[in-house]
Amino acid sequence: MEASANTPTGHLLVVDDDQEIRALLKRFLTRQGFRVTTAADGTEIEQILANWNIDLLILDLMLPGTDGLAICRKLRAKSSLPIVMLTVMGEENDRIKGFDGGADDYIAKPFNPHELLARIRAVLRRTQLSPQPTSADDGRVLNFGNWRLNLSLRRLQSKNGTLVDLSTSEFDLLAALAERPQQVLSRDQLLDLTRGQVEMPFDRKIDMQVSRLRHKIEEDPRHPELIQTVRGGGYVFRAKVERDEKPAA
Amino acid sequence: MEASANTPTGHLLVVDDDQEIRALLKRFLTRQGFRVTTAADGTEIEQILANWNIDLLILDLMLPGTDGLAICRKLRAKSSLPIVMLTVMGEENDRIKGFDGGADDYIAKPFNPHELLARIRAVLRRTQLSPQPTSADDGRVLNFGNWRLNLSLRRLQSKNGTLVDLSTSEFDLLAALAERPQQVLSRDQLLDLTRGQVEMPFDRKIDMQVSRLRHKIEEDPRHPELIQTVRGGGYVFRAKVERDEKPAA
DNA sequence: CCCGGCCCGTTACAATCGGTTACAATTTTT
DNA sequence: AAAAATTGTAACCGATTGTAACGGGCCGGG
Repeated sequence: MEASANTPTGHLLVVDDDQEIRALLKRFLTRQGFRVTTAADGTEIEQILANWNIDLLILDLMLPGTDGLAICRKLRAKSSLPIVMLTVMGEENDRIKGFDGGADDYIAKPFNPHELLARIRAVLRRTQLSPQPTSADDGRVLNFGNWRLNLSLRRLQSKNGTLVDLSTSEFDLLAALAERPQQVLSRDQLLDLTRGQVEMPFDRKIDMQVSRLRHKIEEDPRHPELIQTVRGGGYVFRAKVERDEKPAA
Repeated sequence: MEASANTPTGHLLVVDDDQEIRALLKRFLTRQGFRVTTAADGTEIEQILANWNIDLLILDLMLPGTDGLAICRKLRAKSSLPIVMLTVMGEENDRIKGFDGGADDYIAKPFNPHELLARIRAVLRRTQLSPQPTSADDGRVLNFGNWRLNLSLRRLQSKNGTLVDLSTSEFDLLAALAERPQQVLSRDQLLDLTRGQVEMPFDRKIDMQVSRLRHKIEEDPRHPELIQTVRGGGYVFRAKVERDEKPAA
């Protein structure tokens, strides 16, 4: 969803095996107004990307296990997530390799945090402005229960054909959930996915929205089958979801 | 679009790596009634040009990364965007190089802001008066839904042949949207794209125009499929757009 | 087994936003 | 200059979203 386009600052993912660098960057970038998630190696990246609405990835070239370059290539194969690579000082080769992997920018360690900041901002500006040529998820349709959710036309219709009127944020919420079936999503994650906000204490926006959405799509809103509550955890979309490529609507 | 020809003042893009100069120019030129966007280096220029209706580019000759001269040449290769180059005092060579790159004028740093202003005005006057030789995007046709939008003849016809009467600003709005499908455009951006104005608080011009346009092109204006609203964000053109080179109309 | 607290659903209401109507101002056409 | 078309403004209204508050269920501790 393009909701995060409105986000004043972004959500960054920092992947580096050095605990100290992770801590440093997290502190620094957080103070600059970014939201920062960190990971020590490549294993959790996909998981994190699936669950959070990451705007930019800061990736160390040298990583234990799968190395940064390979990760970069793999990600690039299927998404256009902006990537800034951290390389080691002076090795000219790395620069070239970094770009070969498809990174948007690179910076050599040790680096000046402010320079990193400038590069992050530049990359974000560049990528967020650029027109998205009919995105990959275009034309996708999600089928579940007896519903059919058209992600490109942004409409929901029951399988017997009747259209249901969803508001902007109801649609975004449903899409966020239905794209991640069987996965528990916290309120915080949902807020981030649907509009790039971070949850405030006692924030009940999502509860409210879930309630409203349930009344529109659940047969018996008292005993929801699609969107279920996980006490203390959040919500899960519990339905088999099948993806179409060719919208019928 | 000839919309910007009516614009009393213009929208300038200042590209200079010196933060102080950017700030100075922005303040000064804004006070003179221009709209000013700035960038620190060449990387973002294309994106900015794609998304805003820039009337004139003020470009520093010396830039980190791709240098100003190269940028100037590249831009000139595909558009006739007026360019004023900032060069360094006294280097006679730079003057020549600046003109070689195709700049419309140059001015040496340090400069008197009022002199810069005079040159900007002169260049704008000169270029806006000169007839635009059928620009490259001339003859383009956008196809979407069952419409065919001829950008050079400025007309809209349904695929079964009937012409629809669009007013000037309706056409501009539709063109602005349809040239950027799947991209959320704020009211501010739309206002700038269609006539180089900046949104005032509580400005509902665009809403009004969207409403009018919808009634002419949407099957059911209550449930628009082409121009959709993004609450708190603006509008998106949500339709697959295919470009023709040969107009049939 | 009862009590109090946390968590969540929901109702009620307030605030915001966007669509539209009606009309005024402006521009273009005739 | 008058008429027609276009565009801008204001106002109203409905839809959407946010906030507060009430109440019910679940859970651990007496």
